Amino acid sequence: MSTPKLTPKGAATRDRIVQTAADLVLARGVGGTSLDDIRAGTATSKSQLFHYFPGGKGELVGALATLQAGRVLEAQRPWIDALDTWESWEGWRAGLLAHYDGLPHRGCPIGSLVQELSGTDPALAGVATAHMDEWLGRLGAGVVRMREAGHLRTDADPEALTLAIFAALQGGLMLNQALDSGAPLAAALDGALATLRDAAA
Amino acid sequence: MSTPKLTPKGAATRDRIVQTAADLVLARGVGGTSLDDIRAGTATSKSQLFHYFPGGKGELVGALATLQAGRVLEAQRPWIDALDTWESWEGWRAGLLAHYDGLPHRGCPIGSLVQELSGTDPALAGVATAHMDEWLGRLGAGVVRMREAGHLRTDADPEALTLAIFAALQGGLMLNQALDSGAPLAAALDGALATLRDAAA
DNA sequence: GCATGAATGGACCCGGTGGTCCAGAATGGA
DNA sequence: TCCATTCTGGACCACCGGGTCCATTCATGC
Repeated sequence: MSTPKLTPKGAATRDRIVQTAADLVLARGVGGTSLDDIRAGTATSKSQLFHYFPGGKGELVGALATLQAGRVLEAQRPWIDALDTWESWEGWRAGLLAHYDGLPHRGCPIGSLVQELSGTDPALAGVATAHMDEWLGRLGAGVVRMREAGHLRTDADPEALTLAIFAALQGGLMLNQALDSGAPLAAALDGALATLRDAAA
Repeated sequence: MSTPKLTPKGAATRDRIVQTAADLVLARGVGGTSLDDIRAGTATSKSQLFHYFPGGKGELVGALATLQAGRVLEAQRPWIDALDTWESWEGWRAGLLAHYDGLPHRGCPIGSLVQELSGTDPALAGVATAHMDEWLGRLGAGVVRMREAGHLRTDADPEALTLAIFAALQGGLMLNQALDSGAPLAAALDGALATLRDAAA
């Protein structure tokens, strides 16, 4: 819609730009990644960047956020869509650990985006936050399902549990990055599941 | 040592710079805060900034990180030095909630610093990380004390528990900021304590 | 009071950054 | 084939950021 027409070649170039930009931003942050870095990393020219993203850096970051959100959600499939048994929560945990363990950069792509942008670019932050809300919503739905299935006490507070689980996840990823280790996320997710079990029926 | 002499007036100016810079950076991040912003916010001139911080922005950020680390640790006293009973953990939780509830900006001053700097300025990130390690160490010591006091099972893993608790704390603060609410931190800390209780003797 | 050194003001410089522009090459449909 | 459209290259610009410099003012101890 924004870009009028897009030949296969053009689409490929655009994808290449978004993917490379996503990696660069994940590693160095939005502020730490210049358009020139992206241009160099994708073997493109300045004009192409603005050809495919007329809105400039902001639009590119938005696109990259969506890409990352899709990736991170995909990494949690199929468990993220279930989360209605203790086994699926365990699977979710394992999938997440496996996913991030294989990645060169620890840290959450969208969590760090939200954090960085919330202070400097509220509009863009909104885009990233929307993805986070989506994610949070899926977890919340899972917790509700757990309660409805009778696995949790009826007086358990699904919202609070969801926030606690997601906070542990995000904090674990942040510490993973800060301490350059995979242990924090593992410990954090164990803790999150312990919290959930604490509300078991 | 770095600054040769410092009259009371000079010291006051320096303090003013650090404190204002700390607030600005907390709100907008290091990259989002220019020296000119700080200059304007402190009614000083560019030359003063470099007079008191010859190392430039980096040195100033380092100083501000230390200030924030001190503040955040202070907010957890006296509980942070105990953490050897369930009551002191509850007190710690309450103190933390009260502290952040009264602050204009949600989010962790040093957590966000570590996150932002780790991608762009490893040297500075090290300074911030050191403060985080200090903090983590205090919590870890508390967990060990809990186990030694017989409140935790002997087979409980103090390191993992500490990481889980700290991750929940950091994640809770991050979500506090992202969702502009105090609920995430509260839920996250409840979860963290549930995790700890899960390892109770 | 007066000399010494700290404290301050502000002009200036330079590099990097996001963004613009236009010309030319590639592409694809009629 | 031919023409419209898209894709690409890269020079160029204006601005802003960190950092430098020097000249003044202020404070203080003798």
